[in-house]
Amino acid sequence: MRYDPKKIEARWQKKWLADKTYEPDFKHAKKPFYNLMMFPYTSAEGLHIGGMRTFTGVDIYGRLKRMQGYDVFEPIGLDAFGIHSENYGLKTGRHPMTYGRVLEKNFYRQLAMMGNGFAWDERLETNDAEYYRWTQWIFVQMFKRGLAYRKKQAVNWCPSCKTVLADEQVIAGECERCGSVVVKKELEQWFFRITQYTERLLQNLEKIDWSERVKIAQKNWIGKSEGAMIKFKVKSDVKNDDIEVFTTRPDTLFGATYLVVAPEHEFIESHKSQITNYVQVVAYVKKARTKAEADRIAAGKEKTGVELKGIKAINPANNEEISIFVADYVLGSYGTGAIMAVPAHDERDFAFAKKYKIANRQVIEPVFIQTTEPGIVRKDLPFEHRDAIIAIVKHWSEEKYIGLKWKTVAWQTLVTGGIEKGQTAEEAAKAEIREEAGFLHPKLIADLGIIHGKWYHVPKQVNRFGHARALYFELQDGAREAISEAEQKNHDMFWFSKEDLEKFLSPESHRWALAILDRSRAYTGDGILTHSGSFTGMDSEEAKWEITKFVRGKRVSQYHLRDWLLSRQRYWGPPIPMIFCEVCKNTGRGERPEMPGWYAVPEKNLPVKLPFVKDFRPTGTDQSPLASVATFYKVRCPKCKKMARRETDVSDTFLDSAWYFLRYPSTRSARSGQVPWDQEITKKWLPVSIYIGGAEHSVLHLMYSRFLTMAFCDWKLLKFEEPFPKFRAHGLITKDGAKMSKSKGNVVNPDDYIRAYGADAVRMYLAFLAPFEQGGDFRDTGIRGITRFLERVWKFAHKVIMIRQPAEKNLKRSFGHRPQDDALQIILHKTIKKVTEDIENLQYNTAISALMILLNEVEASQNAVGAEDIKIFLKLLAPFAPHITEELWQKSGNRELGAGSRKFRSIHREAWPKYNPRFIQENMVDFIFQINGKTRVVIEIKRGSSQQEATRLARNLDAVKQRLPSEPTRVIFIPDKLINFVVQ
RNA sequence: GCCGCUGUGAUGAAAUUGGCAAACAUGCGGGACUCAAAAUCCCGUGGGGGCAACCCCUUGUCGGUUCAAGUCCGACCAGCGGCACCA
Repeated sequence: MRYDPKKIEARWQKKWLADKTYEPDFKHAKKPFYNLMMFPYTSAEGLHIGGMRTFTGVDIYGRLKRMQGYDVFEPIGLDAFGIHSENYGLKTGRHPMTYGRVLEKNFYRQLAMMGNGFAWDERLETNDAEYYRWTQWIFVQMFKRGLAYRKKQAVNWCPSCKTVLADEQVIAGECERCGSVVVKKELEQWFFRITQYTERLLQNLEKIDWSERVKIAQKNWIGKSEGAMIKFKVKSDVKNDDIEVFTTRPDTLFGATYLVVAPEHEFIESHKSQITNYVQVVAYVKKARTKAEADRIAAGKEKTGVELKGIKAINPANNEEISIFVADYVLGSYGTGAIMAVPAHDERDFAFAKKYKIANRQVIEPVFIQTTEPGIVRKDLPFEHRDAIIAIVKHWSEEKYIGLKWKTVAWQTLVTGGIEKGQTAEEAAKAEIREEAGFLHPKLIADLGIIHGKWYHVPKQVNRFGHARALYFELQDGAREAISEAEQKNHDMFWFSKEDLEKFLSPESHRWALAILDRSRAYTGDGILTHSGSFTGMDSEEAKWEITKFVRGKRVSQYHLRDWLLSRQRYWGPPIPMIFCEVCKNTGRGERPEMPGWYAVPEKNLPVKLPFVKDFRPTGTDQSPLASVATFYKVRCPKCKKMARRETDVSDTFLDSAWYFLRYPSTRSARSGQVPWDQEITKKWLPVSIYIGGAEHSVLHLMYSRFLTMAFCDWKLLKFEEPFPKFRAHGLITKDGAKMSKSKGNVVNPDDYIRAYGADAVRMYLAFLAPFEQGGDFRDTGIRGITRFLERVWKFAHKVIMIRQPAEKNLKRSFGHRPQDDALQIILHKTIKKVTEDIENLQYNTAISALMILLNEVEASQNAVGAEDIKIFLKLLAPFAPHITEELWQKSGNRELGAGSRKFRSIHREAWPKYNPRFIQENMVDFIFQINGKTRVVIEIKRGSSQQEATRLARNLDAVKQRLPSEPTRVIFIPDKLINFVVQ
């Protein structure tokens, strides 16, 4: 009897389907478990090996749950709409509407071959009119509730896909799909108001159990920053009004020496008559607006801009008149599209101000807190304030500077010390230079201002809050006196070039002193205010809100997240179900007051079917191919019944997949309902129990799904606001270390491997190769180990079932009937425990290794193994290798039940084995004897042995005895684990 | 630049959360079976030393805490991922 996977796999797949083994009873299920994987999209390449790994990973988990008594629902379907399938059609000249069926069939065939426990009866496709009528219905609801709107703005345009894209679909300036450089286009488009949910999308992240990296990605994408809105008065000869800016640093307001508006800012247009150099400004704006996003970034740090002449703004903190610029380093889409510029405390403003020679005023004195040893601030000690100096001292004839290496503590500093009573900073510095370096003739060249520092002064054992004046000296000559012995014990003195000195210095405050000598950087950290009127001396954190109050600003949060741009100028998607009526627009009528002329297609007229269009190529204009199909777009206005025009854009494919999980359980029962899902079933089955998918969808699919679910919850259509309380991101499968892609020609096709080794072997290899959440490299050789394992299982199980079982009828030596200390019993129960826990933690690789260990063990002690043992083994293996275990199970089961039993009962519906904690405790434990923490001997001793017993044993062990004096300094005893003798 | 993750044999990876580093597999070497090969089975396999029982070293690098560190703390190096002219 050879193990022939091809034969048995096909047989059981057919049987399961006929038996409806994996179809839950939606109405009556007692323990519903919604086991979901991310929706695959139909692709010409078919199923990817990485996709197979995800699906089997989910399936393994679901099979455990099913055997644990849950009613597991593991749906499957296809996201068949979208640019991916459409582009394939364009390339091959095959129409997606017809050829899509072929791809679909192939995809389902591949999925079926994996042997997953899919509920095939509930499958759905997004391009099915019965599905997308509800996608359109969602759009209509969004519109009716003011969450869908049209707006003209500069949007991302992919020249290769010939459509606009959402921000989320632009990765570092490139199209997420095809990698082309995205350009900006000024277009009127449909948006969903996801920004209305920003704060909830952010807050809820705390409540959901997701892979940490995905949560962080969402958090970054939402991009919250806290700050203030501040109004600046604008003055000109013509009229006075104001301009509002957003800043996270209102504490630097006194240092704001100019304002900048983005090229897109309406301020420019509305102040046309006041700007005396308007022609020049408009030329700049025009150039900036046509620049591709990528060019704008590539242009890098070189800042450009034009001053708006003829108008000035007033800094509300000090009533100073300041200039206004337009510059493309300010984005129109963030904050108010205008900023206050503080050259002294912002890198970008610093660079711009330097180029255009705008005043730079320091208003924050830096405070550096020591974060590295030696010198980390002790939390339990108070601060001792101290006025001090930091002196940069230059050589009298060379480009060299003094650095001090401390001998008592690992500090490397400039010349530094305290200011004594009655001393000026200059006097104090000169005294230190003489004491620490011996030089007699330093000349003060520059006062670099105050630098504060908090640190723990190790030699003096106090927390210091130092206020140091940084001074720059040049030595007039080399005249020098001897350094006292006391000082010589404190430091060594060295000369350094400026670069070497910067590397040499350890406290950040000293490095900063060197940086301001060149005036090459802006200080962007927190500190203490200076040159800030009555706020001088205040901490910047406190000053932020005090100054905001002072100038009547508002404390607000800003977010990076933008509204979801939803329209696509393409063919292969659900038409956006809207109608525009010119007549109504002109009379000011419309369904929403803010959008005259626009009407949603009445719900009874949904779906708006996508017509068959022979030439479905994108036009490359801002119009979809549907715009040239008169029979499609010509429609009567739902209100006035005059001729109107249908919207001809289709919706983003991410809308199709943002709600599919709500539909699955209801595919068969909600066909003609008022909402896309059956309320009763939804209440029972949702939210999703566990969701598994790729981290690459962190800010696309997952964000959109959360958004829609929240909206539905607010509309009382759902009772939960998070669709996926538990989500795990799987790892990526590479081939030869590289991401698989068609262009690289390294795509692994699962078909070939399943054909060669069987689905069970491929499944197990994919699970064994690395922890599920980690991913790894696909190697052909790796499958061999799994194949060997399955063949051994096959042979061994046959041996037990066919030969031994009949003979052991009365032998009560199997599971549960063994003596307490039976070695096989112990390992059996341990394996049950480990496999159960590992599957629950998605650690399939170690679960499989535990099964391998069990098989090794069991083969080595064949005599003791009974049919009951083998059946437990098969159950534990069943989630990973569903076919071979079913085959062997049925073989063993038929004998047990007798020839009379005809009823099919799948192993996958049998109860998962339970372990007995009592049997896991061995009587003997491996006990470690250590000397000074080094293991010397390991021997088996009785569980529960005392320290005295262990010590007595130790004294009889040669390896220990030799090294052990009569009285060890110390003994550490950990029961049932180790004893460690500490010897001097 | 900011935020996060990961560094363990030739390779994929384990390590009951601070307690025998390298489980399980792959690969490689040797042997058995065979006319031969494949398959299968057995033995060996981190590095160094010793005739040997054994000993010393080893988890990216350096330092620290501890009786004991792959695991905790600090610095650095390398790789991966997210964000990034976001005020």
